[in-house]
Amino acid sequence: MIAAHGPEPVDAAAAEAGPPTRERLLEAAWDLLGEGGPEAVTLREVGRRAGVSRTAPYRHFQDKEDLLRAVAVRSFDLLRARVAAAGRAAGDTPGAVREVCRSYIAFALENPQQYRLMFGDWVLSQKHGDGPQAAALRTAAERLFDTAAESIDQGQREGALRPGDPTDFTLLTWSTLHGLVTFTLSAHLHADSGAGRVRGEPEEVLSRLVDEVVRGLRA
Amino acid sequence: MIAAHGPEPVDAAAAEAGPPTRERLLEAAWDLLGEGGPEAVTLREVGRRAGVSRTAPYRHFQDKEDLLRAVAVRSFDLLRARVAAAGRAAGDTPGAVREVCRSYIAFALENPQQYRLMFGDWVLSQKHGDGPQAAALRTAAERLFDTAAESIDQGQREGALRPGDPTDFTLLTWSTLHGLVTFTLSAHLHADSGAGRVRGEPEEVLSRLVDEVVRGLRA
DNA sequence: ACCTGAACACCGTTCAAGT
DNA sequence: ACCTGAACACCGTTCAAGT
Repeated sequence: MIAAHGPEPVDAAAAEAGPPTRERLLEAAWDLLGEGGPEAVTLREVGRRAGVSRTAPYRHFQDKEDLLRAVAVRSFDLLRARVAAAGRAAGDTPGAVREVCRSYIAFALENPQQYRLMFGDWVLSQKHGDGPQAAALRTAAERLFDTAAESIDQGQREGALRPGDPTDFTLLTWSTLHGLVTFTLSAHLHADSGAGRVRGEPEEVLSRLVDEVVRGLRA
Repeated sequence: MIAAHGPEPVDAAAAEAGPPTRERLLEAAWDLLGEGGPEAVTLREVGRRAGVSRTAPYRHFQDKEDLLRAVAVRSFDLLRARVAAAGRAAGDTPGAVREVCRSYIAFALENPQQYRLMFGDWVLSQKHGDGPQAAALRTAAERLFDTAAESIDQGQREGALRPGDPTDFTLLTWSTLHGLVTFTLSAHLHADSGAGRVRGEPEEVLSRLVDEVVRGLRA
């Protein structure tokens, strides 16, 4: 694989050496998070997997929080790409918003640990003075919101969705999806009492409730 | 203060000694969580505040996770009491559901750390074999759901809310509230772009969107 | 039954030193 | 500019021992 973009030198030696250390650290952190949750992400193990010492990460990230924020930035970007692709694929279909919602839920269920990380205290938490990734994280989250709002906006222009403040609609819809995902991930939906009494398998429940959400937005 | 209920002996000496160790540990953990988030809850500091050693908590809770689960159980119970009180106060008013929703949001904004704890990985996470508090936690969460569902159910019986599966309505409404609270707590609503472009102050936004949610449930 | 102090394993972080 | 190994402070947990 040849790195055509990025700040690293593009000579043959660098290309053969694979991705730069920073990228390898990021991938190691991503993998560890997915495998064992946040507590599995130790700088020692991140360094080991990246083939460097346990203090090497400090050359590329301010601290552990900053590294995790970088993982969150990547998560927001990937989710946004997925949602945008679903929107493009659905085009101006009447069910475009529905497909966008389903792609959002699919990402969350496929990457539960990353999804949780995205909505932790990270955006605000500035324990040691923010860190370089804090701004990037805010931007990534905003771009996701804007992508979702664009989908709502398009539906309104086409007359498929009822009129109303598109940012309000986006925030409400996003909130509902986030709640549904959260309750699914925390297994509230799997219990056989309380919220678990909701009829159907989790996938079926999510599908039905997404339809209900979309119905509320229809013209 | 005289402890009239509970398993502890009710002799004068016990009453003068104040709450038992287990309760003091629980209160210390609650306070530390509220003051500095989950990472401020160390067993050493919990023990110190409760006036015992740092290993004493292991006499009352299986491990740190189990202690935090007990805090989550208390949080669920308090939130449920608050929501139930709001429902009783509103009675069969047409705006009863609205008041219930507002009380839910108020609790979350007043106890952000506890609220976050309630919806972490705790319900499912059975890293060291569940722990005694896991079952209590599930029960507490289910009772909160049932209380909310009862409010929806009552509204439907009175004809104030439109017909439909009450558990579906409850799950949808709860999901939306949870999402709104999460985005508010993580400061997405305070930014001046992305979701921050939603017009109005956070309190105003929440109030307007709750009205929108309730409107969708009306008959 | 409840508690203690010492000890162990593990982790984030700093720093002087190397190339 | 990037990396290393040793060292430090801190934490969860275990355990033998005390009352």
